[in-house]
Amino acid sequence: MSLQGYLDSKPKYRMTNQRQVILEEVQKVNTHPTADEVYEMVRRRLPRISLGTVYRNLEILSTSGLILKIGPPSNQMRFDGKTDNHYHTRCVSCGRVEDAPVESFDKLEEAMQKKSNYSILGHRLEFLGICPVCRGKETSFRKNV
Amino acid sequence: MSLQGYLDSKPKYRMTNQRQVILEEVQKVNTHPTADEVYEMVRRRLPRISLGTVYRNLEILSTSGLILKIGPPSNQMRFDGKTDNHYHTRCVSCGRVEDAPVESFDKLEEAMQKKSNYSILGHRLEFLGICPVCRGKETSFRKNV
DNA sequence: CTAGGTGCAAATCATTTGCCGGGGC
DNA sequence: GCCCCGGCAAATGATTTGCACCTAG
Repeated sequence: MSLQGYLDSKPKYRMTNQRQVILEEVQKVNTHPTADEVYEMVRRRLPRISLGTVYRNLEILSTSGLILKIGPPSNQMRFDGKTDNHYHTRCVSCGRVEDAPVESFDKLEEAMQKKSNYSILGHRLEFLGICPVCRGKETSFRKNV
Repeated sequence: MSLQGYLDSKPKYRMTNQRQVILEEVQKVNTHPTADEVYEMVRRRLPRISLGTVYRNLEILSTSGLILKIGPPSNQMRFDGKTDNHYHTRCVSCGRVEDAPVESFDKLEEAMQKKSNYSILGHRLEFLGICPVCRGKETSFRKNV
């Protein structure tokens, strides 16, 4: 099962005009805009649109799989007492974060350094999934995601 | 240069009592607590501590490299019109997010599925670095991180 | 004495939600 | 008619900040 397949339980949205414009604007740029930036872009075409609408539609578009949400699956910061390089699993149901049982490969950074014009300082890898606890009870689904 | 090495420009912090307690509590658990949860844990030992202090010290501890901040390097959501599996670079200076010039390997998920008791649905990989634009002007450093 | 620290409350910032009139099917 | 929609403003939730006092060096 895919993440998207798992995520959209109630897909019943109409493609309205503002939705369409928001989608187009997000697809038009490659700057990975914030909600606010999308709002600004869309406003040039639909001056009366509200920020709330933009948020609502970005949410709908991303759970519909038409666009991607980058960054925090949950918007609450978490802290880790272990500072060595390691990866995490994050449960899309309850938001739980655990250490992933794999070694980190620093090869990634070397490889990336060659291909990119960034000065690479680090990388972070996170697996999304359903934790054992949540697998049983589908109820709490999407509580913290 | 390491990420930490790059990040801490002004390291002049004393290890105070509340700082120490916060550090110990975060290191004690492996639950990757939120700031609020840390607050609750610390409060059992220092009933008069304030949430503001916890936030301040978590920030200091993490920029000092004593603990790790997991999740959003910036706490603003970003959106991407491309929905195929791909990775990102994020500039620790200006917060800019771009597509990383590497293929995604789904091997990762298979491997992880075997080692973990999660139902793996996806993964996200992000490289942290300094973008070409920011490399020159050190001024704007840490604006959006 | 001075700089960093702290508690507290107020402020800020991103995001979400309730209400309500409007349009599609 | 029913339901989704969008504008608007108010609410929420996480995090930050200003202020006043305090304490270590």
